[in-house]
Amino acid sequence: MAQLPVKDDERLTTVGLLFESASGLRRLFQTRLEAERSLSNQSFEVLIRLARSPGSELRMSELAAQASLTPSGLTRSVDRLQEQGLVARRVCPDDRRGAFAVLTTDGRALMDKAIPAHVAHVDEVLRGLYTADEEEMLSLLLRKLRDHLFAADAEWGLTAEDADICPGAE
Amino acid sequence: MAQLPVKDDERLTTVGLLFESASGLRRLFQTRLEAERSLSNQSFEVLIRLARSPGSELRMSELAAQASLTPSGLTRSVDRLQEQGLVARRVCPDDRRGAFAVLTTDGRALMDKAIPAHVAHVDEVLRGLYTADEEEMLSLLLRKLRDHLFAADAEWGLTAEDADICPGAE
DNA sequence: CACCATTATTTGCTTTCGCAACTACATTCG
DNA sequence: CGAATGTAGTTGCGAAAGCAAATAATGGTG
Repeated sequence: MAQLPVKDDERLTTVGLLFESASGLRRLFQTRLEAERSLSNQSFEVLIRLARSPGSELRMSELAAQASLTPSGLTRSVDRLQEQGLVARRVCPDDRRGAFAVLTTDGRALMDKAIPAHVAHVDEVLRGLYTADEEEMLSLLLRKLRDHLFAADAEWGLTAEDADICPGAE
Repeated sequence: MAQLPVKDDERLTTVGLLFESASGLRRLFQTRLEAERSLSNQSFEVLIRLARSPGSELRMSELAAQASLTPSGLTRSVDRLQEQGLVARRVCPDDRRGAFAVLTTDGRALMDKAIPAHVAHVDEVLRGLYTADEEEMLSLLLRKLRDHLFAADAEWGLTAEDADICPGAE
């Protein structure tokens, strides 16, 4: 199989596997997070990006890109987290159009507990599945894909957010 | 959260990459499908599973699993496709509780055009990104993950109680 | 400095989706 | 057989998310 082009349906299948894997994981996390922290996976996704950013804060648009939400979706998500007292908004001093989302003290405290628990859950879910090499390979291949997709976003004239995602995550 | 092993951090990042890749692809497909066929990516996902099944039909529950929807979500999705005349329901003769979703003639005709176009789109999006080996590897790794997740679903999918993991089990 | 195009975020509206309750059929077992 | 339990799918309902339009602040131009 070394140099043959990949067949059409193999490609479609791979894409399908990607979607299925993502939603499978999402659902698994969702259940656990809901039960233990009363958080949706999406909320957690937002919170974890904040928790892993310097100063526990990010611009709304940056956060939207990282959390795979549209600006509008993120606005609502942050609204909800604000109501729960986990996140606050801070007006950007340099540009008064802009806003930062910031973890509150409560939010930070929650995440200090939730992140290790989540890591343990991921570990539990993936344990014994991959060799270290495989896991590294998967990470590499996915990063390649993601970077390409976000670059393509700009290229194809879709909503061009700067594709420098996950600054604190890697 | 400060002193997590690096390995775990990488894991979280990989999971993040998976989510981002999936939504990136989803958004890309969505835009194209919406523009060219007035189809959502989710509808297309349902249709393509049917189109690729023997007889262009699948049981509702099987289709739900493949399309990453809950039974209820699939019911609605098939409702919509039925209103559009692309899919029909067929009662299962062996088990009158059950139903098949079947592509109609229109649905088949649509997919006969849409699938090659979609394949071309996927090709366009992925062109030059992976070697054949890499693509095969990605497919392999994702299949492993998906199969594991679906097995896990059956195994301890719904119970949050049995958090007892034996470390070093594998 | 007033004007226009641009960028960052929010809001109105609509669609989609999941959960839980419900219906209908099937299967098991006394 | 007939009640009890299980399974397939649907429905009511509320939450979440996207699109498009609105709002607000910037930046550039003449």
